[in-house]
Amino acid sequence: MKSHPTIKDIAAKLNLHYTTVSRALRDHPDVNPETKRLVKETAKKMNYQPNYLARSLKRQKSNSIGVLVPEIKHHFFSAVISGIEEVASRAGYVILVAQSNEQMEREILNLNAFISNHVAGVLVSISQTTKNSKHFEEFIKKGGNIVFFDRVCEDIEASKVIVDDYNGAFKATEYLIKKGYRKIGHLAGTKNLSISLNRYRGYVDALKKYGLNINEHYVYWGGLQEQDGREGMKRLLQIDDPPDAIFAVNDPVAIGAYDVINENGLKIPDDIGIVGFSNNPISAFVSPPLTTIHQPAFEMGSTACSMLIDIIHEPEMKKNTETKVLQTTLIERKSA
Amino acid sequence: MKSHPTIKDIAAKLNLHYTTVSRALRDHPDVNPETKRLVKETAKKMNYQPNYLARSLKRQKSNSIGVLVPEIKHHFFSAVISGIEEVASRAGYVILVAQSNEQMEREILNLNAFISNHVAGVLVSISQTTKNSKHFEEFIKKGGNIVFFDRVCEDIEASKVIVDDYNGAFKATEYLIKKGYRKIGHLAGTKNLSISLNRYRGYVDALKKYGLNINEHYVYWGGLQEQDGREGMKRLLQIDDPPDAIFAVNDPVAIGAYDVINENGLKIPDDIGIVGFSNNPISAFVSPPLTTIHQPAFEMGSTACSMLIDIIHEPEMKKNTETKVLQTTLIERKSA
DNA sequence: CACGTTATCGCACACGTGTGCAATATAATA
DNA sequence: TATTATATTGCACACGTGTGCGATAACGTG
Repeated sequence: MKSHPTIKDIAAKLNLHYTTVSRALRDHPDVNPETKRLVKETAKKMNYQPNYLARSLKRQKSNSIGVLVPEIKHHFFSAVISGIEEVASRAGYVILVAQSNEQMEREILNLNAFISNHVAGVLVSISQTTKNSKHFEEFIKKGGNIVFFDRVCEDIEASKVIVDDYNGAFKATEYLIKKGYRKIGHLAGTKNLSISLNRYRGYVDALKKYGLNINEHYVYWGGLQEQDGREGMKRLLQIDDPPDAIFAVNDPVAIGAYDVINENGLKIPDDIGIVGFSNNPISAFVSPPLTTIHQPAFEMGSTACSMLIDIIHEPEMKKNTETKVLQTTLIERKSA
Repeated sequence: MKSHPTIKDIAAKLNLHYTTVSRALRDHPDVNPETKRLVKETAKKMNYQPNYLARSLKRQKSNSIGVLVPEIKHHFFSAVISGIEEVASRAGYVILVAQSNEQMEREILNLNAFISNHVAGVLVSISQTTKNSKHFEEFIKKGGNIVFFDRVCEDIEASKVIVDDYNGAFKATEYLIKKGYRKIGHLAGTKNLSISLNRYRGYVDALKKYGLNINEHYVYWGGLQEQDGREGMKRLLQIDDPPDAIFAVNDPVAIGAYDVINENGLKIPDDIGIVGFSNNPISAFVSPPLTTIHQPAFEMGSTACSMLIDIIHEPEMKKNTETKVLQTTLIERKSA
């Protein structure tokens, strides 16, 4: 007994040509209903599973979607992947997952692996060290389907799903202002990521709206890790007339700042107010609980995936690239 | 210009037969070194990427590994997946990720999807509702390669990677005893999961060793979610002479218990001591920080994956199934 | 009864790659 | 020079599935 029965095995058992079996299984009109019934019955009896490799090769398109993220274990990304898997599996797709570990080099390697596996499309959130987007442009030029999410390539024309970083940052900063803080600093990310820039802009514009002056010394450009928050907070506390509130580019950075603030004997929110971004599960459990901007991770994954599937099914849609912007919500807790 | 150049395109450009190109690219000894050089050069120039679908079809084995977990977004599992991806990609494999959402039915569907995609092997952590293991037995009988991790099938002969749940639970309970607690309760998982049973046994044996009597009313069999911890804690507080300490089957359950303890005006660790399991990142940030048992998630993923790859490369190894047990460590914090 | 129509099925070839063996060319040996 | 060994390449077929078209038989119509 072979491990995987094929349509030929079914055909042999029924004294049919295997093309007839192929057609019967896909309900082709040119097959006798009775034959169909028979074929399907014995297929089930033999526990037949179609070989997607062969099918994809023949049809020139596969049932797999490549997902490329910086790091799988970050809660935000794993939640996004969860949303992607949900939609993909419901539509009969399977997902390939790879991580770049924030290295552009591995991003390229993984993208090539996806290409070799002839994925039907790709969902990407770019790494922090990705300085140029040649590999993605190449991919698109060759007819690849792609949707970026969260960390997107600004200079590429492709469909994207992002959260309204600008607005979220604006709300966060505005919230601090309304709470009475006046000297508001910002722990920013890296300048090559659009999310960092947009959050920075939202921060600046909120200050402007309320007539507060923008002080570039209050802005620390670091990264997205806890360590960056620690480093940045140290710097901001060292300057004369340090800020009395912080808007952090994300929750890990905010939590890094917590440490430094505590070490310096300052109290949150009395001495320093702080607002994060992303609503990491941890943020609800730090003390005091962190006020933050919630971004719908699962929803981002599911919408990105259904956008991609639409593109796969209707390739003309690629001409009208679309950028979906998901709204954030402010989660008010006790840190400001 | 076609989107994906094939070996035939290369062959045409060089006036060679495509089989020669095929051999040249894989350094077959029967090809003139000069021809090889030429072929490789133009392959690179044309940006050739081998078609893994065709290659897998022909070679009758693919370069993909299926990963099946209950829920991707749980920190433990995403950390495991991260470890798997690391090892897999280094070995030239790509991973397919699917989640069962704790439903046996979806576990079967996903397994079949993996089979149809002809994965080289499968890494599985079973769902809470998986009552029988027919689908896995079938898979193995047909020659499928499989390694279970964390939540394993006890009654199946296959390679497995687990943490020493028994010993971890023993250490946790012993720790509570040494801290002076005497009435130690247990918020357990579900009885069909081996991890729940082994942790329960460790708990019981620690009590025995120190001559404490086992009180079945102190054990609540619920589940692995925060909600189960809440429910269980409520029950345990309602009985006469309630426990003065809790060993929780995992951290989410422990955190659920935190809520109920706080609501009842009790203080951790003075009124009730508590120890969790898994060292979820949140556990360091709850107040008071949760003492817990660390299980090496990333390492579990990487060892499971390399075991699977060994089996794929050396199919005879399947006869000697192996169970690797990873050790846990107690992370002492402030909850007991 | 001759013809066209329709239902049903088989054949040849294709997708991109890999393998065994035959074919050819070249070099080495007697 | 004739013969054999060796190096290099091409051909046929295969992996499992899908598609266009032709073949056959059954049917209906005038």
